[in-house]
Amino acid sequence: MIISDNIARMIEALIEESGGTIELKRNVMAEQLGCAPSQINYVIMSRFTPERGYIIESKRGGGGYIRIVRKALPRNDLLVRVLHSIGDALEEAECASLLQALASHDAISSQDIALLSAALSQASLSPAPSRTMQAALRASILRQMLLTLMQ
Amino acid sequence: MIISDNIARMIEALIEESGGTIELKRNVMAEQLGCAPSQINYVIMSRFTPERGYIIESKRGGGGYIRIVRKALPRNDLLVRVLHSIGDALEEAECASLLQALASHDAISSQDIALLSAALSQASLSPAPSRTMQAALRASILRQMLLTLMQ
DNA sequence: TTTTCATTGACCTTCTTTGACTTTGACTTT
DNA sequence: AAAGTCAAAGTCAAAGAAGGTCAATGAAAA
Repeated sequence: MIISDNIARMIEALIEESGGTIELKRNVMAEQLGCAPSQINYVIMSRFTPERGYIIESKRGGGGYIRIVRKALPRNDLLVRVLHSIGDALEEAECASLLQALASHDAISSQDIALLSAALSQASLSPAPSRTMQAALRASILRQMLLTLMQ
Repeated sequence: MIISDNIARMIEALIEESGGTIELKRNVMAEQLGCAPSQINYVIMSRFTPERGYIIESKRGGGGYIRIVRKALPRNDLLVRVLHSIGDALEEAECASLLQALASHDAISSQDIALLSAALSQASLSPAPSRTMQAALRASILRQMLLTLMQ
């Protein structure tokens, strides 16, 4: 019922104690807490998201692990606002004007703007068949890239 | 207790100490580390790849050896080569190792690497339904971004 | 009551480890 | 020389060890 909260609290405690980075063994932790291993994934996915300042890496196979890194997010108002204004889809025109806004406020270096435009360009997204899917990808990719720039 | 990581660390240390080139006896090393000889091959294949800047030569038979050379490649060379090696599709694993190569040769700044990985990540591409289409997008996006970086 | 959150388990993918079998090279014997 | 011997290293497939995904179900909240 509140297993997830317990897991989350445990992870938070570990991160706190370790000063920002932990590496956990999924199966071991699930065993300790008496829950399904996949629930660890659920908790991480729902609570330790990049939006909240966490970076997740993992490795499968023998000696596998899940690494959680807490990063202090510097507050960048414009970036945050733009991030929130991105929905599930982004048409090319709207995308262009967002980038324009970021550029003109010097929120992002011009080289980074160039990289963003390249990634979001028609040329890049052409493998996606429909306009709809391209718009969805544009939103998704821009979100991830902006999150990265906030770190 | 990941033997492979130990082997890798040992090899790295030897390379470091020797200044770039080592010659090891596979069976001897396996004996020292208490592992199967073929595991040395596995470690070399999975971690000391040409993409990460290593060259492997070996000789069988009496007096055989495995030679590992760390080579620093000029950066533009590398960029061009990576560009060429991108086909119509790029799986996540291969993509990661390309980025790894670019990073480890300082061909691209670490922030740019972060942007690239963000754009090419699973999270970014998840709106594309099939693995196949994701791979196509990865190839296409990476190509555009690298072209931008070369300007 | 509809919608969202939590939980689980079956199945998937990736990484590691091992060993049986193969290939190669140097040296010895015919 | 040619053939034989032995000491390496190479290959590959199978088994083991993790973590990831997803859809179904149950519980709580709106």
